[in-house]
Amino acid sequence: MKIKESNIDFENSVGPWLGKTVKVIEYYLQEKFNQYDLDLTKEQMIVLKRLHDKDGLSQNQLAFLTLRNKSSLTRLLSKMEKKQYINRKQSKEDKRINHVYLTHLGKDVFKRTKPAIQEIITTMEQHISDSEKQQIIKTLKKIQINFDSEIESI
Amino acid sequence: MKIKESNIDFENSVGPWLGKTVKVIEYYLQEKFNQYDLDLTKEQMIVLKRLHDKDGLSQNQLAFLTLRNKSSLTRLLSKMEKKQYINRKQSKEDKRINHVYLTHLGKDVFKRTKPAIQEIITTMEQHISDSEKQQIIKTLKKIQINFDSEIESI
DNA sequence: TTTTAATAGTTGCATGTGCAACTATTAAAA
DNA sequence: TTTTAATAGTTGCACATGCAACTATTAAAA
Repeated sequence: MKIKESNIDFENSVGPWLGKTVKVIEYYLQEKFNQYDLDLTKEQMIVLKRLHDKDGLSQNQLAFLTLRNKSSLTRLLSKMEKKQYINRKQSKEDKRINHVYLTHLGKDVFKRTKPAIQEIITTMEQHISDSEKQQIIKTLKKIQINFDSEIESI
Repeated sequence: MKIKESNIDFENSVGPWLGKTVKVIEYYLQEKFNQYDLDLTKEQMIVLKRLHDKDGLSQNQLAFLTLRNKSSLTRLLSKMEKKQYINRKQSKEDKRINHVYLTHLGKDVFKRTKPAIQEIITTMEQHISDSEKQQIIKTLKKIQINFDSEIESI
C-alpha cells in the first residue's frame, strides 16, 4: 500500500535545478565578457546575435525572437543605440515600424564575443556526451511544450 | 577527413535551451500566482520557502541559500517586511547580524502557494518519465559542477 | 591595548523586466 | 468617407539584480 505524501517535493522537482543552473551559467558568462573586455550584457549579446542572423528586423520581431516584451526591448535598444552598437530606422512603408540595424561597431563587438562564447560552451559541455546533450535538449523541449499548451488554454 | 566547422553552434548548444525553458516556467509561475491571488514574486516565494525550512536565518545565510548577493537580498527583504511577510531581528550576540523570521501572514501566504506550485510541477512534468526526470537533473548537476571548478580557478 | 582585518548589512548607480496607459499610424467597419 | 480597431513603439511605475562604496560591529594582529 502506497502512502500518499502530502508535502510537495518542490526541492526535487526539475524547476529549481533549472533555475540554479541558469544562474550559474549567467554568472560565468558575464565573467567571461569582462575578461574579454566586452562592454556587453548577455541580453544585449542575444540581440546582437539575432541581428547578425537577420539585419533590419523590426522591434516587434526582435522582441518576439528574444522572448521579451516590447517595452523591455525598447529600453534595451536605447542603451545599445547609445553605445553605437545598433541604430533604428523608421520604415517608409509603415511609419509605425522601426527597423533595427547593426552598426560597424556592433558587428565588431559581436565578432569579438565568439571566442568567449566558445569557451563557455566548452566549459559547460565538459564530460557530457553528445547523446546526453541531445537528451537534455529533448526534455527541455518537452517542458516548453507542456507549458505552451497550458498557456494557450488560459 | 573531418572538416572543422569554424562557426560556433551556439543555437544548438544547451545554454539557449535552458534560458528559454526557464523563461517559460517563470512566466507560467507568475501567471499561476496571479490566478491564486498570491501577492508574491517568485523571488519572494523562494525566500519564504527557505524560511519555512529554517526560520531565523541571517541575511547572509539567506543570500547564500537563495543565490543572490547581499544587497539584492536586503531590498527583497525590505519589500517583504513592508508586506508583513517577514521581520528582521538584530542578534544580541553579534549586533551586525539580522535574523529573519516569518510572520503569521508570511506562513499563511507560503501555505497558500502550495496548490499553485503543485499545479506548476504537474504541468511541467507531464509526459516526462521518472527516469527522464532523474536524467535531466543529473545532467544539470554536471553542468553546474563544470562551472564550479572553472570559477574557483579564476 | 591600540591598530588593523574582516564581516554583516545598507545604499547609490546602472542594468533588465512586465504591465498598463499613452501617442502615432495604419487598417477595417460603418 | 468618417469612425472605430488594431498595431508599433514609448513611458511611468514597480520589481529584481550586481558592483562598489559606505557604516557599524567584531575579530585578529601589532
